[in-house]
Amino acid sequence: MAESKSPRDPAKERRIIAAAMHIFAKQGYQNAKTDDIATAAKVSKGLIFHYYGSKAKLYLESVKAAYAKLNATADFSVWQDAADLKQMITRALTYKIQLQFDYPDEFGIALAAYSDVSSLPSSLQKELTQVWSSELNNSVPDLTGPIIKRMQLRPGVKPETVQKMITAMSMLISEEAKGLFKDSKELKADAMAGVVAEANECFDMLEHGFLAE
Amino acid sequence: MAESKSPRDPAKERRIIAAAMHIFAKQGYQNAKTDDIATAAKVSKGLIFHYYGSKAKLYLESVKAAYAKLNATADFSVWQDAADLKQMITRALTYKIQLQFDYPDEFGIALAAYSDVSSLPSSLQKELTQVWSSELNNSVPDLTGPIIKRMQLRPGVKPETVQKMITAMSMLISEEAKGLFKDSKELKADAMAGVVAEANECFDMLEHGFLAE
Amino acid sequence: MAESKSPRDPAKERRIIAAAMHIFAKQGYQNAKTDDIATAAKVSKGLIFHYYGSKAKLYLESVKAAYAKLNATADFSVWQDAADLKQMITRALTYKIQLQFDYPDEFGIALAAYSDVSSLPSSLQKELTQVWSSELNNSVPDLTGPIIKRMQLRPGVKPETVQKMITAMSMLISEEAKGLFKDSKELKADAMAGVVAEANECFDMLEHGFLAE
Amino acid sequence: MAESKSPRDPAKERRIIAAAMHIFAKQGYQNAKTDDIATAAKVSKGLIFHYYGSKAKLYLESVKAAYAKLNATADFSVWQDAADLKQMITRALTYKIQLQFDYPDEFGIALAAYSDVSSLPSSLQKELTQVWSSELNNSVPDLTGPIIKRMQLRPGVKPETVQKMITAMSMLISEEAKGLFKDSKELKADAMAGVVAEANECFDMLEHGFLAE
DNA sequence: AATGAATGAGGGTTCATTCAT
DNA sequence: CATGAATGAACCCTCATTCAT
Repeated sequence: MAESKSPRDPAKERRIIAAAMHIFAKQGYQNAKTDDIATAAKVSKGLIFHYYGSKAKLYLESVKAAYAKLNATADFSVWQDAADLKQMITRALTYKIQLQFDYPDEFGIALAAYSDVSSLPSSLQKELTQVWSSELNNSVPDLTGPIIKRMQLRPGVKPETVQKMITAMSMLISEEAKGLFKDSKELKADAMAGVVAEANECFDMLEHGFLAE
Repeated sequence: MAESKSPRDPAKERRIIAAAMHIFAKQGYQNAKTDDIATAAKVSKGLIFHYYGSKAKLYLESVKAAYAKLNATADFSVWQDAADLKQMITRALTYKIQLQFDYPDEFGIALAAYSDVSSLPSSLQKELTQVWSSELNNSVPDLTGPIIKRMQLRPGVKPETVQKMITAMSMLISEEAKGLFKDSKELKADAMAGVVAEANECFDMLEHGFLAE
Repeated sequence: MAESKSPRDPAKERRIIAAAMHIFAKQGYQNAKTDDIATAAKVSKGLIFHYYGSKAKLYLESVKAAYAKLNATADFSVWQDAADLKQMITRALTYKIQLQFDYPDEFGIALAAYSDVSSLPSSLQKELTQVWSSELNNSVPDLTGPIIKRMQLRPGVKPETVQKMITAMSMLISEEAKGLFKDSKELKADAMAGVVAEANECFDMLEHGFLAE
Repeated sequence: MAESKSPRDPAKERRIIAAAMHIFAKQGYQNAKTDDIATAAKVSKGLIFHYYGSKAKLYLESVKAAYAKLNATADFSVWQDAADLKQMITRALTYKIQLQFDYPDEFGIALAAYSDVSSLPSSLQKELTQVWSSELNNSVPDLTGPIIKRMQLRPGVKPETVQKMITAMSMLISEEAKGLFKDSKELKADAMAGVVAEANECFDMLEHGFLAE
């Protein structure tokens, strides 16, 4: 998988990818200038092309690297052995938000890649799609499935529906949480607490419904 | 607010906006070429700049026009007087999906505008954000609020939380529905039925929870 | 054959091709800069790409134009009705040298195209070859053939051989003549006379051989 | 004249020049990449610049080396003592074609250098011209001159004219012969025989003329 | 001496924008 | 008002050359 054509300087590689992720995430593919990336990476423009061949390939590598970083960092065991669903989701959310705060560029480019597809050169679109499908299949374990199986579901409720709703809810909360650290340089505990409280509320509703009786 | 500098040909204006919406929606801001828009609108490239001043402003106008069109078309009364929440949501979803099918460009650019922000020239970003905030505040009436107020909520459940969950659920279903008419030229009744059934399932879960007891 | 995509300004077209022929002829394909051509043609660089799409296509058009100009200018009748071979060749040479003096760029790029093939982008090579084959077949009439047929050839001498030798001789003389007007701004009559005298000598040898007896 | 700055590895020098000749001959000056030459020579790119200073100078050295090789290899005595002109020319042609087959790169770059002049950096052009003039004056002995002197020329025929025509004829034949071994890996005897026969025909015509009587 | 990673000036090409008509 | 030919700044990419090791 590694193209060991030429011994690359790992430090520079890292700087390039970091700079690329940052700039691609902030400006989008087209607005990002290779010049800026090179400058930000403290590397000559030529080197980027030596290493990655083209802007498009650099983008692809950046996305891959972002996914790889997130996957490598994510320690699913943290919440995998949660006692119940509520606890698991609380932990997962906390963890994810922390991750999103610690690795804003990785999250940024991963998201951008997902929403930018249509504005990308068509050559990129194909390959990017492949990246996703392999990522989704290989790396994210099914966390909720096992737990849901252990639960007593109300008759007529399909486990898949439950799972889908939980996923949707998680996304919703995450999206809301994003606004919390747009500007702040540190993740405040009380802000987090609010998010978690909200998540619990939502989750509670999912479990017991919002109707009285 | 009205720039009545020069009498514009309304037919051409309409063609330009229609073409712009279509192309911006399909290709994204950067990939859309003014040449293509002019050709599609059967108008000279120069006229576009006479009317809108710049590509960025044309984009903004297109987004605004899309929102305006959707808002003008949406007949909220259709479901506003629904008997219960379930019925209302069913109607709303059906209606929305129909709308999304009838006005793909308007929906397309509205969505694109939302996800493309970062890839837009920074001058656009500010103005686009303003468009959204004014749209959201002014045009979409609070449909669920009144109905929710009439319902017996389980103690401890906040109406806002319910509303939020319903919104999230709607988005989730809509997103899934999108795939249905990617290729098809007509909206099939049975496909719609499937979506509605799913919506009901989700909604049922929201009402009564997924846990037995 | 004409790509009437857009109404082009013929004057600019002419200037561009003239500048291109001049610069391509003098500097070769790779050393020629589109910037220089644009400047020489008093035209923006963008226009060249509007008109010709790429440097490679501009080169191709320049070569074609050179051939077209030469063919259109060449009045083969001038020597076609010569009394004998000697007279015809004298006239032809005079004419060709005059042409080469009057249209140095056309000759230059036509020759350059022939010898530069290997240093051209391979995409160009194919198309250039096609230009030649169509040029050679269509435009240059067989001038010597008819005259040779009227002559009494020595037994054992094939007409093709005679023709080939005449062609070779013509090229030899032309090549020598080239040096005559490298620097001079006008074609001197006495220089021409020398060339013609030499041609006659060579031709006389071809007719009668150089051996005594 | 000798740049004995640093002791060079003769084997590497040889490989570099061989690779350079090959690649320059096949691709032309501009299309030849120093990277390719270094790779082909199994030498680092840096070494090429250590040894030759620049691509241009390497080209010059390659051309010089090609001429030197050809001159060193050519054994003029083989045909110098031919009985008559016809025999000499037959031998010379055979020999030349054999040489051209055995040293395709040397011939290739020598020819390329001649036709590429205009596409070379102007700094090269001057020096390259000097190489030629010195080559032509020093190395190729006057082979035909002595023999022509021994012959009985027809009154009014100048020896120089004869010599010029013979040279032209030789070039013509050589040019034709080139096509013979474009693809073949070995020089076929019968192909050679055809070329020689043709040469004899031409030569016969030069001696006795093509006119009857 | 020899390497090859790194550089960066330079060139072809694109496309929003202008302006003469 | 409307046109679309013309512009030229900006960008991606190439590759000869350098230099630290």
